[in-house]
Amino acid sequence: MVPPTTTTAPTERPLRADARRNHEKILQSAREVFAADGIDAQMDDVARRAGLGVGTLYRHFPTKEALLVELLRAKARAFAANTRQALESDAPPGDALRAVLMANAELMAADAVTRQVLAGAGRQLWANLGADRDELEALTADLIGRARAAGAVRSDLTSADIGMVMCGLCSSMTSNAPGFDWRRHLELLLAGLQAEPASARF
Amino acid sequence: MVPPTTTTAPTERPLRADARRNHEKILQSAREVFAADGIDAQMDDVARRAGLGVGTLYRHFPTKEALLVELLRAKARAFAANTRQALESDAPPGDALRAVLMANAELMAADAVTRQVLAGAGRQLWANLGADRDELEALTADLIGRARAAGAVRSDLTSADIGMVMCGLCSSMTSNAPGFDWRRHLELLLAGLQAEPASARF
Amino acid sequence: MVPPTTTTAPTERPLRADARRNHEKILQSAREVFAADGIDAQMDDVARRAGLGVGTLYRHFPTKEALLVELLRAKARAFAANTRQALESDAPPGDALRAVLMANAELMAADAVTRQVLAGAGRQLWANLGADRDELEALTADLIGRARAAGAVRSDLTSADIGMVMCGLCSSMTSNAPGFDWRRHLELLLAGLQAEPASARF
Amino acid sequence: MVPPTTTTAPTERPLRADARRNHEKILQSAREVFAADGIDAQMDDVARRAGLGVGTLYRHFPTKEALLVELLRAKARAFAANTRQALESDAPPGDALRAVLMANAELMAADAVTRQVLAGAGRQLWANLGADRDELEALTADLIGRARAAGAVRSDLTSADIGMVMCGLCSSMTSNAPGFDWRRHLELLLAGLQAEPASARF
DNA sequence: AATGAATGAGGTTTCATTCAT
DNA sequence: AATGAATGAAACCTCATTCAT
Repeated sequence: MVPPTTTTAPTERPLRADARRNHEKILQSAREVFAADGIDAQMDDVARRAGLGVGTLYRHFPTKEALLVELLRAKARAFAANTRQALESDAPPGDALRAVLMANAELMAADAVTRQVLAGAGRQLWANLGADRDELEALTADLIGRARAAGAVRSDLTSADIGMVMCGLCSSMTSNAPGFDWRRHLELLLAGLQAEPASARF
Repeated sequence: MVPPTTTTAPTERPLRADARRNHEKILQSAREVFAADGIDAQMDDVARRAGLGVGTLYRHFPTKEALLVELLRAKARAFAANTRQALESDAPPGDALRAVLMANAELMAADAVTRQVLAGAGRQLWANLGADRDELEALTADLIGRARAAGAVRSDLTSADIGMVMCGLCSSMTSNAPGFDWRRHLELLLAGLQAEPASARF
Repeated sequence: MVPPTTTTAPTERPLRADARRNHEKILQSAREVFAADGIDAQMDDVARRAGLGVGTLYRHFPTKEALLVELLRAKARAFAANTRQALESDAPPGDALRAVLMANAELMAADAVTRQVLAGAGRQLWANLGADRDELEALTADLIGRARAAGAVRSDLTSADIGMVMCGLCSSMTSNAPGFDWRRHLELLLAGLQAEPASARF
Repeated sequence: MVPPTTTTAPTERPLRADARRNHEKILQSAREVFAADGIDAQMDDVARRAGLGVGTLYRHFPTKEALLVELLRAKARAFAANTRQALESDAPPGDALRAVLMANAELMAADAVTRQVLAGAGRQLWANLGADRDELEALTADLIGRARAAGAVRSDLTSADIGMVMCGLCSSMTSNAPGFDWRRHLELLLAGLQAEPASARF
């Protein structure tokens, strides 16, 4: 039942050239279709857009869930890449954190599946990401630590806090309710991260 | 066209005693089943748990959507009741606002459907609540206005802002990710609402 | 299975006054509802229009079919009444026949159930009418006989022929196809009934 | 937009051999099941008789209506083929018309769905046949024109007239009432088409 | 006797997954 | 290895009829 780690394990026998090409076509198609239609997109649509038969799709990914996990894994790596870049920059930690959150928010906004999963539907998918998720969290914790040390954020802030508020941001992205604007939402969140809890004398 | 404020308007012919009992059984069953299985729960399951035939369900609610709307409407009214109570209290507006958000968060935490809907899935359901939703928003706007006047929250805060962040809160409630805790999430949000934007010098 | 002959048997215990009133209300309502919606009209609609509960309706007619049979029986009697009237008139038999067919066609045109049943859907209902149907046929045969004797119609014409072509007329009444006009259809039929078969040298 | 004259246009990618076989099996099964149970026959029954899953049915025909339309389209093409053949024959137009109507009547008699649809139930299905229906009508109009020119039919006869009386014929085919015989019915109709209206001095 | 709430089998359609070609 | 046709378990909803009130 455990999907093969084809994509991540470089030690596995390499796929034939055409198989690798199909693998890429499937991922590209899946990104587009799932980004547009969300988690309920159909496997047939993914296959059609890839110009392949469903059977081929299932040869590369044993279940729809496996394909979704792969997409989410890529997203987690992208989040991590942004974070790593911030860690390597010379910007003040507070600015770096802010930049990371805005960049990652843009990634979320562009992908319906990520939004749905982070907003709660299919949460176990995200939990199953394993190493990629762990690395994202470690990098985030690192960045938070520096920001805390620099006094740029409240001193009790954790990486789980960041996860929570960023997940919450998804709902504003998905909704088209009047007055809803995720950039505004993010601005409010950032304000909350910064404020010292002591001053939170509501 | 405007739906009655209570499910069975006192002016309408009251349901027979057994029918009213069944109506309650259905709502109770629906709350439980939808809370467990989410918005994709099946009507047959709702009926079975209520100990009734599906036909009875459909006599009381013409479609699945109508049943969901009724559940959401009840929730919107409960939110509004909390808000109204806060407006009528003598507490300082900032404290009142904080109390309302905490109370409403508790209501959200108790109901999976509300969370799913507010988090984005089936957003149009919430939009279709009509008068009940409008009243909630009006009351919220009123409360925000007082809190702003009292200087308890940032001066540019709107009721849509409140809607956004509260919707975002749902994702923490649905998730069981390690470190996720919606009360903590709410605390961070409250801090953000309070801070003056000018000071948001991240 | 055979419906009680309540309506037709004058020897049965007479219904209480209010029951008889309800019986009439049901028939009136059924006439209207079935005439409009056809054989698929719903029992609930009949009851509602009668201002009664479905239960009451089922007390008077054990099944939907029994109610339909009653309506059709009335229609058969109306057809028969027109025919009897023609037989008693002084008009030439050919004119009388023509007048009967036109009058009965008007009755058919006004009632969707009759049209549907005669056009084929639920044919066994018409077959179950028993005595009323037999009488209509006998009267028709009588009229045909006179018309044949008068040389007004082809000499081999039978009452079954009349039944067939009149049933066929229903399809033009139900259809709204362009160019379809049941009065035109009837005109063509009448021409066919009149022509001597010998001359049918197409 | 114009549907191909044959079900699988030669320009479209041909179906796989097994798919084509199944397509035929479905159509054959549908013909039989609908012929037996009429328009209310169930898709499950069609699938079962074809020895296939329902899903396969729906792969070949997206809705029940689409399947019915296909059956009717085939029938309309068969009607048209008979008419075209008559137009190309050397027979006198009157005889040709008579032959066409008899041949088409035989086709109608063999198919319950066609009869039900033409008799009025589901008339909009026939209207939706599009080009195939239009062609049938054009061919019929052509034939009528020749028959009129030859003086074989009444001078005001139209193709809509033919449609009306042929549709009416269906009711005799569906009925098993004593004395009902659609060949006799057709004979009466033909007599009516021939007679000059002036002589219709009933 | 009247009411109308309750019943539940049954109808069409969808879509992740399998498997013959 | 690739294809895409086939599968069939659900899912929502209807309506003639029954039966508790």
